Amino acid sequence: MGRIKTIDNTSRKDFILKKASSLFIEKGFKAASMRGLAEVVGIEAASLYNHIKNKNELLHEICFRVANRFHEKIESIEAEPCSTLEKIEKLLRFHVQNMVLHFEEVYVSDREWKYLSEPYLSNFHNQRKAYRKRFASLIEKGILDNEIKKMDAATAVLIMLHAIGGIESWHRSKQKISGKELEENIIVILVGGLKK
Amino acid sequence: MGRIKTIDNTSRKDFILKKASSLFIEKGFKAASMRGLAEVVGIEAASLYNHIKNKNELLHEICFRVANRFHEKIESIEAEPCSTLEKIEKLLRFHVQNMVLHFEEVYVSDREWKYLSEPYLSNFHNQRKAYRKRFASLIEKGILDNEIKKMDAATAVLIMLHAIGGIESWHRSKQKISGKELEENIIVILVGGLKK
DNA sequence: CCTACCGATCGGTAGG
DNA sequence: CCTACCGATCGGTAGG
Repeated sequence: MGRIKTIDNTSRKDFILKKASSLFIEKGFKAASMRGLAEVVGIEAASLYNHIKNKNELLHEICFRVANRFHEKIESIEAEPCSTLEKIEKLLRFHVQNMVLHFEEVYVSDREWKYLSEPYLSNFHNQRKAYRKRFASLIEKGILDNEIKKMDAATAVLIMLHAIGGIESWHRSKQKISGKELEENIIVILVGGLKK
Repeated sequence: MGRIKTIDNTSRKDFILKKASSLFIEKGFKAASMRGLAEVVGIEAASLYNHIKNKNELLHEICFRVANRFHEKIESIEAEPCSTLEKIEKLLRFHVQNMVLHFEEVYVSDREWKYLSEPYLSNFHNQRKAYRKRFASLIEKGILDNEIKKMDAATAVLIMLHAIGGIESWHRSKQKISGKELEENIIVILVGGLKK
C-alpha cells in the first residue's frame, strides 16, 4: 500500500498494446513471443497475464480499435452535404492521416488480422467487407452522377485502400517529404485517376 | 533401380515450392510448419530435407524467383523505343499480369520477405530499393517530358506498387471481373492519375 | 508482479 | 524416403 506508481490498469494496458504493436510489425504476430514482449515492457512474461487474457487478446484489441475508427468515419462522411467526389476525397485524406498518425496499429490490423481467433476473425472479416461495400457504393454513385469515370467500383476500392497501405514504406524510410505533402501527392494521383 | 517414378529432382522441388507458397500464404512463413508442408506434399517431415537445405531456403527460392523477373522486365522496358508514359503503362500491365499469373509466389515475396535470412535479406532489400529507384526515374523523366503531372516520384511508385498488391483481394474473391478487365481498370485509375 | 514449471510443438539430424 | 529422436522455444498456469 502507498506505492508510488498509482498508474491505473488502462494506461498500463495501453502501454503494453503499444509495445505489442511495434513487436508485431517487427516480427509478425506469430513470430513475436510473449517473452519478447515482456522484455520490452520491462516485466516477466507471466506478469503480462495480469493485464491481458492471452496473446490473441492483444491482436483483437488492436484490430478492432482500427476497425471502429473506420466505421465511424465513413458513417459521418456519408452524412455530409457535399458531392460524391468530395466525400471520396475526404475519406482518402482520412485514410492517409490515419496511417500517418496511428501507423503501428493500422499496419498491424492490415497485415496480421488473419491470425485473429474466432469469433473475432469472422467479425473483423465482415466489418471489412461491409466497409468496402460502402466505399464502393460511393464510387458507383459518383459514376452515376457523372463525376467519376466508368470503372469497376470494387476494383477501385481495392486499389485505393492498398495504395494507402503503401504509406508503410514511406513511414519506414527517412521520410523525405512531410505527411501533408504525402497526402497531397496521394490525392493528386488517386482522385486524379477517378475524375472524369 | 527400375523404379516407376523417374521424376527428376527439379520437378519434385518445384512441387514442394508450390505447396510451400500456398502454405505461406495461408499461415504466414513463421506459422507454417515443415510438418504441415510435408503433409500436403505427402511425405514425412524429415524427407523434405532431401530436397531442400532448410525452411529458409524455401522462402528465398520463392522471393528471388520473383525479384529476378522484375529485374529483367524493367531492364527490357527501359530499352524500348516509346514514350515514358507508355513505358510506365507497360510496366504496370506487367505487374498486373504477373500478379494474376504467378499470384502465389508474388504474394509470398511481397508479404514474407522480411523473414529471409542473411545474406538473402540484405540482398533482396537492395534489389527492391534499386527497382523502385529505376521506376521512380521513369516517372521523373515523364514529368520533365511534360507527360506526367508534377508529383513526388517516390510516392507515386509506392502507391502504384501497393495498389497492384491489392489484386490479392481480387484473387481471393469470387473474381467477378476477368483478369483483362482488372488490368484495364487499374490502368485507367493509375495512368489516369499520372497523366497531365 | 515473480519463480518455477507444464505440455505441445517447432526445425532439424542420425542412421538406415 | 522413413523411424526415432534431439534441444529449444513456445503460450500459458499455479501459487505466492
